[in-house]
Amino acid sequence: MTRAEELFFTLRKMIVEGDIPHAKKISEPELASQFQVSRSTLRDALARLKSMGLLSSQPNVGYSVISLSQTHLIDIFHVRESLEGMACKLAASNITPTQLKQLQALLSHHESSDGMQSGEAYIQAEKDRDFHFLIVQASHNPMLIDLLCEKLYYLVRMYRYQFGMVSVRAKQALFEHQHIVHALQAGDGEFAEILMRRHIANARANVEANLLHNQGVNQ
Amino acid sequence: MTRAEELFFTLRKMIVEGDIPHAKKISEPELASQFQVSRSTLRDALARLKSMGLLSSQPNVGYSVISLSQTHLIDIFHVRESLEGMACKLAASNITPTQLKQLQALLSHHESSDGMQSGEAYIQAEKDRDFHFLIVQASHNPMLIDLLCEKLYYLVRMYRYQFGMVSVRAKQALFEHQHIVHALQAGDGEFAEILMRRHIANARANVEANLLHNQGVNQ
DNA sequence: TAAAATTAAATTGTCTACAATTATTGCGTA
DNA sequence: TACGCAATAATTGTAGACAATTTAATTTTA
Repeated sequence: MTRAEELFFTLRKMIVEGDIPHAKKISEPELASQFQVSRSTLRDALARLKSMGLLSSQPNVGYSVISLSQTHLIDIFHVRESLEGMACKLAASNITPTQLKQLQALLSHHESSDGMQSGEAYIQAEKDRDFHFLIVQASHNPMLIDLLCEKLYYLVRMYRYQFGMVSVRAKQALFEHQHIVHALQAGDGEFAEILMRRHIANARANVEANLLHNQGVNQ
Repeated sequence: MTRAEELFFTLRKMIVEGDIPHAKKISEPELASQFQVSRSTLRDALARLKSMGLLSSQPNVGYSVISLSQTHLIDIFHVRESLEGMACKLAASNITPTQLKQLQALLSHHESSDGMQSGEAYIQAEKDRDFHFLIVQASHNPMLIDLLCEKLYYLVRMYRYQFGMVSVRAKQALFEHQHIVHALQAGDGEFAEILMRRHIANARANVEANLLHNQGVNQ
């Protein structure tokens, strides 16, 4: 693996977890010396971070970590709703028996008291243990997979870290996940898509309600 | 504008229009000298082209122009169907009076014999005169706009240049466009989305039929 | 002769230095 | 004091050089 790629992973994690403050201007000389790399390789990493929407930049001015906002978060939900809906539809046709088993195993675990108690672990699960992640993989559409698992995924995690949404919907979300898997098992793509879209729309509504409630607080 | 950005635009055009052959390995020294820039600025441009899916790359190996394939084209259609469907739904709520007038003006032009005769001009129209482009803009979702207008848009154009699809669906497409605009005028987002998705799904079906027909020819 | 190993050439990754642009500071003036 | 301008400092964009890796060519060996 190249230096630039390694740095890209490091910075991505830092930004997602808020170790680099949001909306903060990036100082290339400072970051480069901090990580003992040249500006060239730093800029390589920064360009990749920009392409996935974690940084913004202006010519001759430089990079900044994106600033979080309610409208941005809602925009992300809309994109996810459409893309994951399609992914779910395609997954109904393209999912492999192995992938279906993985999905069912994941559900079983979450159904257990063990899994349900740690609601946040459910929400914050790492990639290959993430319900949505598995379904997107099962679509077998590389472009969908790239958009959702390599780009939007990290934006979503970033907002979760920032706003700390330990969903009160954990139980409801589990039901919705179960229904989605049933539709996938039945090979009913149209229904699976509808269920996934409603699932994400519900999550959005939940967030919108919370944001509305705290509207004076979070800017 | 920076040198790298200018070069990015130039290379994008060349790749989209096939002036650089598909699947061709990029020689950085060669391209750099051809455009009288250093490898640094070339690599900047190449990184941007990769982030929009026109180039692929491997560490320590280099960049290549992507290779076109039927499955890739179909994948793109699926992504477009979901994203443009959502864009259309949002546009029904968010479109401005000015944008709606632009859209109607575009339709009127295409209805005229003048516009209909040049079916390819209709299909190959430049951005701000492109029906789909205008609707995506009207969604007022920056992420959707970026994905569709800055990334997928050029992939779509690339395939059109390569396969030269002068649609026999021109007249049918116009009807579908008219219905979509009617739904937008009525502010009916759900219906507008359905119409847009069907519109794109029809285009995909058309392409699939053609590809199937020529399956021995185009690989 | 064909395959494997070794050497040579070429290419990519990274660093450093310089040029161009932007941001900041200090000064002068209204 | 507040505003605008000029000079300075700092930052980004670009170029070129070297190091690390890959690819190609050559030789060796079975």
